Amino acid sequence: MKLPHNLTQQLTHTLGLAIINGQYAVGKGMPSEAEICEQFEVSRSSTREAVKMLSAKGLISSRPKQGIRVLPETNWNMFDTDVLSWILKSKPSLSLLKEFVQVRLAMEPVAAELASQHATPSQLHSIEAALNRIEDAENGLDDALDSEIAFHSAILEASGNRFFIQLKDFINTALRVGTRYQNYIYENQHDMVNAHEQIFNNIKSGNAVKAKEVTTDFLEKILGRVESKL
Amino acid sequence: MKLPHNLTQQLTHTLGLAIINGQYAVGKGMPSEAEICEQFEVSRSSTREAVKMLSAKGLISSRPKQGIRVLPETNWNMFDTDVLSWILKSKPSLSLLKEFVQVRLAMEPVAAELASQHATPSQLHSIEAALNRIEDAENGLDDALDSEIAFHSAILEASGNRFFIQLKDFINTALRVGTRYQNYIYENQHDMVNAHEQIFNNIKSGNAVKAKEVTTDFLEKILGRVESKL
DNA sequence: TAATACGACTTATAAGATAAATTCTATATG
DNA sequence: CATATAGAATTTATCTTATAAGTCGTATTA
Repeated sequence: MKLPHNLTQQLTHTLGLAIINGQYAVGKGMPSEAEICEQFEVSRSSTREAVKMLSAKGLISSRPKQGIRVLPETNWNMFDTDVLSWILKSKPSLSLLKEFVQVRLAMEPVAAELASQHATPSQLHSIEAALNRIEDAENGLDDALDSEIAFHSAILEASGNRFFIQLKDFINTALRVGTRYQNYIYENQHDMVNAHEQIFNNIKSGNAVKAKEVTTDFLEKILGRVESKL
Repeated sequence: MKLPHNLTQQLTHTLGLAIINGQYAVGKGMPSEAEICEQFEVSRSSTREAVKMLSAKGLISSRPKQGIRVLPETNWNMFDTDVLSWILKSKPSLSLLKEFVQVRLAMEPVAAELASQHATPSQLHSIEAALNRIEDAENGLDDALDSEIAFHSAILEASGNRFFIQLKDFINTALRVGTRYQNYIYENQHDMVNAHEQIFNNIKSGNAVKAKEVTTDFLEKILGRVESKL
């Protein structure tokens, strides 16, 4: 297989995706440095740099004589942007979707709670703008998925906690995985829009308890629908 | 500065720690490849591999002519094991501790809920073993910090959700940051032990609602004590 | 003034050589 | 025969040098 420019990046993505796809056995099964060079027709420099990037993400280890081996899944940086994008490309399953929603159910209600306490006017405005886009999407004026991602990301941003903010990519991926099964997620579009309006209104009015509660209700409904399909 | 063996790894850690310490200005301020080679007396290969590892973790970007620049904090992989360890070494502040506890308050109650539903007998046993160590620690027979880390990690493991499992390093770091202020965390040791016993008992008996509730109570108490010191 | 071409600088890729670490094997020794 | 030790083979780690490609600034030119 021949790769164009940005060799290191391309090779990293190709190998990362292949690993997450399960194309190499855990504990062994990766080709050696030299074999990767041959197979993809790249220099050792590029190969080694790609290998370093993948080990930085916890996917592989590389030692003299042992070679390059795939690490067990518990070592993978599941919150890494690239790892998430490879998961999205390779493994969209309902049970994975359930795991995503479980994390959302843990994080997002607390994020909404924090946002209702700490959001700046500008951050509130971002949430509201995204809400308006969601409402427009109901009428087909805007993209439904993008606007929903913008809405939930804006809440995370307004939490003021850098760990929550870091989860924007995670939520992005979770929602995109969800679209693979979109017909299962929302009972009807109007309820969904309504839930988002409630979340925003409680954040805006600074009602932390209620903001957390309506976010929990919203996500529990989604989780219920995912579980009912398993 | 001269570095011994494992040059790439050492250089990665040295630079990663320096970046998180704020020794290089965001947006610029990193020395060029050639300067790093000189300063640390390593070859370009090792330098480039270290740079690749750091960009894989979202700390820096590297482009021709632009050089190596520190990325804004929102790009950092805050859930990466190495990044967390550098944070632990460099920035233990009360406001950071608060952010850690806020994440724990989001994740751990849900993890306990899931554990009470899905834990295998073997996983239950691990949680119980850690609890026993915590009880022993009260009498000075075991290390208090290690046993508490083991307890909370075992619950995450028992959640059966790979994202929660991935957070073990995070909890580990959160608890270690907490020890920098340990006197502020627990009102008294006995209450703490008691809370852990309640958490375990509810997980063991499969009482998901109560397991979530007592975990929330426990962490809210900790959060309250941290906030009272800010 | 604006568009283009050129030069300088920095990272990206390549290729070849040596060092270090680890595994396996064979040999020697009890 | 069992075991420990030495060494050979293999693979990654590091170093060096050379060339390519990309980016920015500048100067030249219309």
